[in-house]
Amino acid sequence: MLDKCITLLQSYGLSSLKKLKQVHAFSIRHGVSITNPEMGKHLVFYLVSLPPPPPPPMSYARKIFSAIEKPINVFIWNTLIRGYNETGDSVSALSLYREMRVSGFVEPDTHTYPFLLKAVAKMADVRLGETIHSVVIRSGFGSLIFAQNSLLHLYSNCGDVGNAYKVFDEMPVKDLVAWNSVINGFAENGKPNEALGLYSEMGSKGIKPDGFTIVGLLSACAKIGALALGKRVHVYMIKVGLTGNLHSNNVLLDFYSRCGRVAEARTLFSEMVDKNSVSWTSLIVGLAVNGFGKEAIELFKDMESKEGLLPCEITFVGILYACSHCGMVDEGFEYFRRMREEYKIEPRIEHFGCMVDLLARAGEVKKAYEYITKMPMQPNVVIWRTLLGACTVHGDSDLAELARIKILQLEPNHSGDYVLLSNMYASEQRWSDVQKIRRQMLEDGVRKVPGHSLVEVGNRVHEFLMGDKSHPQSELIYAKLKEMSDRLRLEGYVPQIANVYVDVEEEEKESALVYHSEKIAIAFMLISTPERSPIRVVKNLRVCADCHMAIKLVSKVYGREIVVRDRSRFHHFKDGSCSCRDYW
DNA sequence: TTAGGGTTAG
Repeated sequence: MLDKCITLLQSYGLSSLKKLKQVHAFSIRHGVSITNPEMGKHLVFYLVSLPPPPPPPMSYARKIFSAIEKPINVFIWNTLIRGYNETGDSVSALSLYREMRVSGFVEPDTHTYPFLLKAVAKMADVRLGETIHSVVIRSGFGSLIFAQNSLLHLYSNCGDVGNAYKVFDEMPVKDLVAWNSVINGFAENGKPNEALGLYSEMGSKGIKPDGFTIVGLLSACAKIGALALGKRVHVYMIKVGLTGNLHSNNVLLDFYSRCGRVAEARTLFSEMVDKNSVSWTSLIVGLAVNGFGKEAIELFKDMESKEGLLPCEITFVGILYACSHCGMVDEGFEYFRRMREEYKIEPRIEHFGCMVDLLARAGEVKKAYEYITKMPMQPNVVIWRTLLGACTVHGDSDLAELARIKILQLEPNHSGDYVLLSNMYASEQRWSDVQKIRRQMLEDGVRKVPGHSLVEVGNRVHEFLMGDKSHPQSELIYAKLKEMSDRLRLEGYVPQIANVYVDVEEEEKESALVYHSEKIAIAFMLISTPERSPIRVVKNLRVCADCHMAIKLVSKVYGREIVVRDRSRFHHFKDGSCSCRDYW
């Protein structure tokens, strides 16, 4: 009978306390007492291993709250606001604060405002934030460091770095939390260089960084592809014993993939003791965008077999992206189905975008268009642009025109679309259409977003624009460009003039191509770094077909591995070929 | 018996 009871315990295992109690009652009925050491051992083991019960719902707390005799003291108000914050219900947290003010019996205290500001920060509404800011000032709690830090965070969460910095600047005492918030605020709002600058300022003030600082720093390094700098941060993490910090490791993982260092990312992942679904998702996405679609899908299968890890919507963006870039159309549709049915994740517009890309990339532009018309939501510019891009690659000019009209309605004056379309016309030698587009661009006052490339030598990040001659070593760089062009021609390189959108003389077109920022950056790296060492370039736009071809040959002729991080993906060039297999 | 800062896509 003892064996029977233990088998029962094992099979019900960790399902619930109620089940365990049933087995206990069953054992007593059949003469197996708790005094039996074996029975006791198993029962204690399963009891202490039970998952923690979910917290009671806020509605219940609210009911009790309403029943409490008036006036309700400030601690209870604060606690309920905190409860709403912790369950992610910022709207109720804010309205509870308003209720407290209206009731008029009690004044907010030093705890109330940080709670309130946290709720407002989550809502990411600058105007509301400004209103609450003045409320805090009027209340007289403006000098409280908790309130100041909350305000700083509130502004950076709304994307208003100007005001965030103003709050920070005016703080008479800046503690580690303040530094971390302002650094992270800059890093997250498209100002990674400023974030790094503030970090060195922090160091000069003698403030020691912690795990939060690491997160802000590494995400700044990841954005500009500053590998050497990020590696120093990694070394620092080892030195001060932050390698066990899950958040820092997750960002480090993302940092390595965004610098094209997939091997390092994989090693780190395998060494991480603590992993959550963000870690798994980061590596899946990292593998996918670096062109390792098959490996990304293998990793996802691994993730599915692990207990307690649930893929989220971002994981599926990675998976669908992997399928579309590997041409795995059927698999993509299967994952899309499983995402909805098994994981109950409602697809968002990004997922539909991946599906359109999946079809369009595979050359099924007409099917992609049909898919768009059947989507349960209004297609956005990103979707139409995906279709436009695929139409130019696969030469469907009718559908391209249609996509462009849709884009114009949704977002006029976006230079990339004019460029895409004019490139397509140019490749078909339709010069009058090219001229028309170009005229329209001028009329609409649209200017091309200048392309720029970033490269890192030592601890410095160098930036090159298209046709840039401002670098101190400019002469040497242009001499190298000339040599590159000569050596590439010997290898059979023919400039692909279709990528220049103006109908000019052949020779002029060729020279315009030579000046693309990635070529200048690569020439600079060839003269600034040791032979055979790898080159990494971070670009703000998509790499053009001509540069792609040229870089493939450079990798072969100069024996260099070249990793280019594009606006949307990675190209790993080696021995004359690219990891994207010319499909991007 | 209450307070501020963290990463993955687009």
